[in-house]
Amino acid sequence: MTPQRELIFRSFFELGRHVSVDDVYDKVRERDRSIGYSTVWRNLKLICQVGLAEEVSLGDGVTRYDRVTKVPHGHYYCTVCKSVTEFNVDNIVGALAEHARGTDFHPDVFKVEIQGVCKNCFEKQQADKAAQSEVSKSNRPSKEIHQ
Amino acid sequence: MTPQRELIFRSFFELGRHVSVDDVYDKVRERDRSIGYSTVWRNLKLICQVGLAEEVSLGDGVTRYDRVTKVPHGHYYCTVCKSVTEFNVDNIVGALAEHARGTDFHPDVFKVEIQGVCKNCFEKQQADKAAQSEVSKSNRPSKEIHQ
DNA sequence: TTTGAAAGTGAAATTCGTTTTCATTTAGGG
DNA sequence: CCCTAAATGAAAACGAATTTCACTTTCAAA
Repeated sequence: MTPQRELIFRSFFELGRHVSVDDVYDKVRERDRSIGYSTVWRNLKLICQVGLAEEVSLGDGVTRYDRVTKVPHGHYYCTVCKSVTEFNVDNIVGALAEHARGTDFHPDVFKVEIQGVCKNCFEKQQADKAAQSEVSKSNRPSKEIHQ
Repeated sequence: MTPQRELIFRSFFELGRHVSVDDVYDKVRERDRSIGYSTVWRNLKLICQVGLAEEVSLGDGVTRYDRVTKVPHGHYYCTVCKSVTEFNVDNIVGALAEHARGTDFHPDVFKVEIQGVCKNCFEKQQADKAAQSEVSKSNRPSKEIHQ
């Protein structure tokens, strides 16, 4: 157990959930500017190997690391601000496992994800939309010219 | 509508489901060696934009393109051979939508994925395991030496 | 037809996150 | 202490996705 490793582990668990390598790297660097990116990366992998975290891919190209909890959970993923929140999927996973039981596929991991827009971003969008419609009102006359 | 585009569209729809850019690129190239990778990529994006396909990320770093069907479906993903098969998720999506309704999250896309091992690979694994245990039997004596 | 603007194309380059390499340092058991 | 295996950090390599740019093609209007 090196001091770097301890700091990385500590930082990871102090941070919230679904953090990227960069997130942890930044956090770690606040306290020790000498720690390299690859060390952070390797230690996150290590945390996964020992079963304390798991990688989460939400399709935006960045791997996130999420503490393992007893409760299986799905992810709400906001496509605007990329934030991730969780929800309980006990019953759904049960249904999925049941489903798989009737096939010749041997399931291991169940993933449930809901993409959409979080409250914050939704409200921002509404505000923008209102502002936009104001703009288009004032532009309307000139619009006649184009097709 | 250029001839390249037509060939790419045609090839995509002739191929099965969950194909990567490379898959389509290879297929296209069988018929026209002059078509570039970026053209294939752009046209797959286009097919998605017009709503005929959607991107699927299964967490292995490759984006797949899947024809949009009326029936929502989940994916069985074999972590050994990377094959993808589908299953019906009508009821599950219903449950998820219901779930989301009670929150302030505005859902858009529901994704359900089951990772595991497909029938073929599972059988291969069993066979390998059997063979391996034979090997370890004959090696057993030497094992005593280590740790 | 001809033509010009907009859209499309292909090769190559770039981006970006992930992963590996390698020389050096460090932990920790003997 | 000393030695070896493990860990570290900088940099390079990697792979897939994406963009750039010079050139070509489409298509609608003349």
